[in-house]
Amino acid sequence: MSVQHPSVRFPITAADRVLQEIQRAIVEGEIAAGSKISEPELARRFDLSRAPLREALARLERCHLIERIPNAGARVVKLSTQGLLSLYQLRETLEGLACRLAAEHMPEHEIAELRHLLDQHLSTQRVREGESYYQEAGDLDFHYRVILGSKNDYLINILCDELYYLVRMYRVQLGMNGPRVSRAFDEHKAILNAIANRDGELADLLMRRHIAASRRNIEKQLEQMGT
Amino acid sequence: MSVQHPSVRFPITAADRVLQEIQRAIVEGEIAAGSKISEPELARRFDLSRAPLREALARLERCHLIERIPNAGARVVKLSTQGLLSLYQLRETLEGLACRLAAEHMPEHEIAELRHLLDQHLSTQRVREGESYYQEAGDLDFHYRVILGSKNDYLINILCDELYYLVRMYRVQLGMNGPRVSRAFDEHKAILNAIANRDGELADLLMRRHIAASRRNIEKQLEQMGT
DNA sequence: TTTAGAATGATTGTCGACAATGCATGTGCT
DNA sequence: AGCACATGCATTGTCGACAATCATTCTAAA
Repeated sequence: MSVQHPSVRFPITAADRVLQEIQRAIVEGEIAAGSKISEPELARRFDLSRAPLREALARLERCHLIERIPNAGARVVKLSTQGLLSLYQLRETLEGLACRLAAEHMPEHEIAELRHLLDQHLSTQRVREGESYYQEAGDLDFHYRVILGSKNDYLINILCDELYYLVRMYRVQLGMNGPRVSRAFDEHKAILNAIANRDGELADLLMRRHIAASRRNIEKQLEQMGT
Repeated sequence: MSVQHPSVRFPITAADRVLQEIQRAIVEGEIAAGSKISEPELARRFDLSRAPLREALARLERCHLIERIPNAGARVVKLSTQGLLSLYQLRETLEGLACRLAAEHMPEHEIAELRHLLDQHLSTQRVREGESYYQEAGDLDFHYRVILGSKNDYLINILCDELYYLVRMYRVQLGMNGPRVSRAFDEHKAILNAIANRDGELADLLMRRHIAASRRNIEKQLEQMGT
């Protein structure tokens, strides 16, 4: 069901392992947004030295989950309307590009697999109506494959390594669900058709709209919470 | 003449200092492209421990100047036509976006400063005809300010921190000069005018063309060298 | 002779301790 | 009372050494 992440090679090193754990903890809010990060504390908590921990922190900074100030420490990033706007502005443009490139470079068999994936989603959608987790995983899975289909390593790196977890953090902590769940499938289908028809321009447009709609949805949630 | 980089805070820590030195060395080809990186060797060369050096290597990986394989080591990135194409595809889209946002968000005084900068370039251009270094610095300076004018932190981070040095590496090692030098100024001027007129769509288009032209120029050089 | 495997060497990953820096509390002066 | 400064503490940055892993070379068997 889920696709393996390019950079999420199996946790070879201890730093890799603790990185994944902290990533999950931050994304799911287990470590509160805006809270201070203490290296000695985390080192004790995960039972390892500060050396691999600092390596993990460096990568957390890379994917914008924490912010470090030299000689002062690190803080978990704070969610904000401004940040969400900036992030989704980027996603619109970048994933639009990814779609256009995917329409050019995605091999036929990958398109077939992606179509198969959407069919699976459609069949499970009826059953799991309202359960946002599966929807989210499926949605991200779709976006993932399109991005990988672009065959542009830098683009893949930015979207799948550097922005991915932050996007997930917004979606998890603000709760991406509601009536959009069912619409997303149709939009995915339309995007896929455009890619299959090798119509990069249309795929680009549809993806940008798709993400813009998603942004407005989360923005609404954010305003209701009154941040 | 040159604008200070957001992330290039003054080398507070030793890791910061050595990072800048290695960055320069790689960009200018002093450390050959494709060569293997030896941690002990670099540690001796820059006279510090491996701890800050590894911190620097982590950041070098972040800006795509080296590639690391767990438990195996790191290699300086190799320049390739494919890599250049992917990189400039991204730049076209991203800097286009930066222009559109700059047209919306750039305050008047920054636009005035940018216009002043271009006048300076025009006056020094006659004198330094053919000297590619100043041209390059000036060009990058212009792009820099536009990007900063977008006021989108993620976009700024990607373009100024993660892709900047790689772009410079291609330009330095392949030699960005020739008849395009004079044209670039006119294109900059046109972009600036679009931004000043708050015409984001036009600024976007002009910047994408500008970068596409630059890409073709370097591509030509690369083919002649026969890589 | 070729190939599989083991030993060797070097490199990376990790650890614990020390040094340097920043933050907070407390003190003295205006 | 309020502010500037000094002191103490906690945290971060750096170091040297050890452990684990990988690449290479040498050996031995087919």
